[in-house]
Amino acid sequence: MTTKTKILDAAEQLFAEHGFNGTSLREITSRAEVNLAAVNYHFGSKRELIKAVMSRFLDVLSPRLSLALVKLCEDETPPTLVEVFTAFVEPLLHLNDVKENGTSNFLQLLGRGYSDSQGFLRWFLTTQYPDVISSFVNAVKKAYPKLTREEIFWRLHFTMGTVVFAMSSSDALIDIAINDFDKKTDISDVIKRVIPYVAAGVGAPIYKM
Amino acid sequence: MTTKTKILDAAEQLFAEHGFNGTSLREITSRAEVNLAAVNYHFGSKRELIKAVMSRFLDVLSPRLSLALVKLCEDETPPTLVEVFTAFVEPLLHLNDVKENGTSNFLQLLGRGYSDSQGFLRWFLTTQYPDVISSFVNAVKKAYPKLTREEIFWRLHFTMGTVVFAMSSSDALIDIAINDFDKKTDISDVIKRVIPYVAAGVGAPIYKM
DNA sequence: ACTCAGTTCAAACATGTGTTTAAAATAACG
DNA sequence: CGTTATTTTAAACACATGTTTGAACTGAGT
Repeated sequence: MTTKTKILDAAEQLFAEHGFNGTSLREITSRAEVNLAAVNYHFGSKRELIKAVMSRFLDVLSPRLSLALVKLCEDETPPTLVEVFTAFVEPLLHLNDVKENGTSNFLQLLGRGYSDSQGFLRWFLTTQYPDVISSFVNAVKKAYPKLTREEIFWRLHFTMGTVVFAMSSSDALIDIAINDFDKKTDISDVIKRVIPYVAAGVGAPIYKM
Repeated sequence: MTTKTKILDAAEQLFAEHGFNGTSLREITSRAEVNLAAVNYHFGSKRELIKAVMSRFLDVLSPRLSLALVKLCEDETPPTLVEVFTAFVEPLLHLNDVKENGTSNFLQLLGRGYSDSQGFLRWFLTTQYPDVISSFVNAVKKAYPKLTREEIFWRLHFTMGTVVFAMSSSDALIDIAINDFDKKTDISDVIKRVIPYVAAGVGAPIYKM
C-alpha cells in the first residue's frame, strides 16, 4: 500500500462524508497515517487531490458506461427510458467490486462536487469526460425522439440533481427507512427505486409554455 | 435599515452564492458594512445566523404553502400530482415580492443546507416546520392513493433533491441555456419546467422489487 | 562505500477562521 | 441634565487552514 493510495483512500472516504471544503488535509493525512506534507508532495495541492480522487472512479466508470449506452443504441428498436437508466446500474455497482463502498462513495462525491466549489465538477465532467455525456444524450434522444435538445438539457440536469442528491444523503435516508419501515435497505435498493422516478421524469409529457 | 437586517441581507446573498462553510463572517460584515463583532452580538454565533436567514424565508413561505396544499385537498375530487406541485409556485414566487431575488436565494440556500453541514437542514425543517411536510405528504397521498408510505418517503426525497439541486445551480444552468438555445430564461421558467418532471417522477408506475 | 534521486519528516509560515473583550459611542429614560 | 441601557468599535484571542522548507532517511545503481 503506497503512500499515494493511502492518501487517496482516506481522502475519498472523508470527502464523501464531510465534503471537500469540510475536510482538512490534516484529517486526511492523519487517517492515512502519513505525513502532512505528503499530500502536497504527491499531488501538488488539495485541488489536485480532489481531481485525483474523482479520476480514480471516473476512469473505470466512464468507459464501461459509454459502452453500455452505445450498445443499447445499436439495437434496431429504440430503448425505453427505463432501459437507458438501467444501463447505469452495472457500471455503478461495479465500483463496489473495485473498492469497498465504491458505489456509495462515488455518488456522494458527485453530490459534494456539485454543491461545494461551485461549478467545478460540472466543468470537470464536461471537459474531461465528454463521451459519457454525449452517449447519454444520444440514448435519451433515441428513446424519446420528441424531446427537443433544450428539453433534454433541462431534464438531464434535473436527473443529475435527483440522483446525486439522493445518493449524497443516501446513508441518512437508508437509516430512516430501516427504522421507519423495518426492512433492510442498501444503496442498490435506492438505485432501483430512483430509476423509475427519473425515467418517468425525463419521459414526462411536454409542457407547453 | 437596522444592523440586524443588513447582516441578514448580506448573509443571505453570500450563503446562497458560496454556501455556509464557504462564507466567512468577515465577508458578511464587510458587505453589510457593519462591524465584525455585530454578528455575534446580534445572533450569538454563525450557526444561529444561518438559522435566522432560513427562518426569515420559512416564516413567510411555510403558512402560505400549508394553506395552498390543505385547500387543494379540501375539494371532493382528488388533485392531480401536477396540481400538487403547482401549489408550490405561488408561495415560492411570492418570496420575490418580499425581497429581491427572494425565490432564487431561498431555493439555493435550501440546496446549500442539504449538502453543507450534513443533515442540519433536514433536522431544521422536520422539527421546526413539520406542518408543511405533513400537508405535502397528505396531498400526494390523495393524488396517488396507491403509493405506499414507504414509496412516498423515497419519492419525496428524490423530489426534494431534484428541486433543490436544480435551483442551487439554476444561475449557471440559466446562463448555459440562454447561450445555447438563445432565448431568455429565468427562475420561473425553471420552476415551470421542473413541475412536470417531478410530477411524473412521483407518479411513476410502482416498481416491483 | 559512495552517490544520488525519491521520499518522508518535523517544524514553521502566512493567512483565515469564529469568537471574546473592554472601551467608546449612541440612544433611552427619568 | 445625568444616568442608565443598548449598540458599535478596534483589537486581540486561540485555533485551524493549505502550503513551504530544509534536513533526515531510504533504497538502488555503480
